[in-house]
Amino acid sequence: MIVATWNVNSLNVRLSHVIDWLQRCQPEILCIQETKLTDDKFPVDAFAQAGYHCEYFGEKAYNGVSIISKGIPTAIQKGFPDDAQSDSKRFIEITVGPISIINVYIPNGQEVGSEKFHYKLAWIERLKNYLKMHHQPEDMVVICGDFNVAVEDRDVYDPSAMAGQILFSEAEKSAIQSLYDWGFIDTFRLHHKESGLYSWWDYRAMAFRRKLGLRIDHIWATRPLASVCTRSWIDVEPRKLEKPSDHTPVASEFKTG
DNA sequence: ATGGTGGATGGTCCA
Repeated sequence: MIVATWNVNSLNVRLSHVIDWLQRCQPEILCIQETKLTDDKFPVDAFAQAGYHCEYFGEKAYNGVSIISKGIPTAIQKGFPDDAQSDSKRFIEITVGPISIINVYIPNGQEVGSEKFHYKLAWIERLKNYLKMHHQPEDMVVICGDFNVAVEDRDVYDPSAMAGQILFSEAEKSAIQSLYDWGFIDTFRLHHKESGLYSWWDYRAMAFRRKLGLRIDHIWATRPLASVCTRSWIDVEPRKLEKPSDHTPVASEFKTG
């Protein structure tokens, strides 16, 4: 079972990239962030023709998450149970067989100390509380998405320049570590120890060409799943296409009976 | 130097 995550920065613009990538990689699950589509506009037919089922939770212009799957989910959760109508669309979870797949688009935070920054920290805390309420670390849970946090020095191109900056501040790393300590394992780092492996590059200042990236898109699994994770990789090819997303797909494979 | 580019939108907001 291959599970993948990709922030597409508008599914409208990136649909052909996504369909091409699905046909090439054939994952069981693709978690998408920043669809930027209301639910009535979701391109269900294009995915059906490629052999995939869709669950989606979107809004106009911003945010929006979706899980594309080969199997039909037996349970679906859109947003946190205590979400207000006004909350942005950043959380979706499906159950397929014995496995729960959680897809998150963690808020960016904009600037350290800003109102959006505090919203980000509070959102991560709500996510941790959701996990405590609805799951056990002994269960088969995979959480993936755009976490908007780079965790370690080896996940950023210049740790000293990034110190204290948005996506790499101590408060963000501490919040995300607390989520990790609930019971997750970073499946990518099971298989790759080196620095210089990134999932996102700023559109500006030719960051991709200059290899100035961050690893902020993650696939974490609880131990029962992490123990059967046979490989994990970042597919940098879609970032080289015309009109790419600023993120590229990350994938992990699990050998589950 | 608060840049630089890209998406949604229709003057800015967000990343």
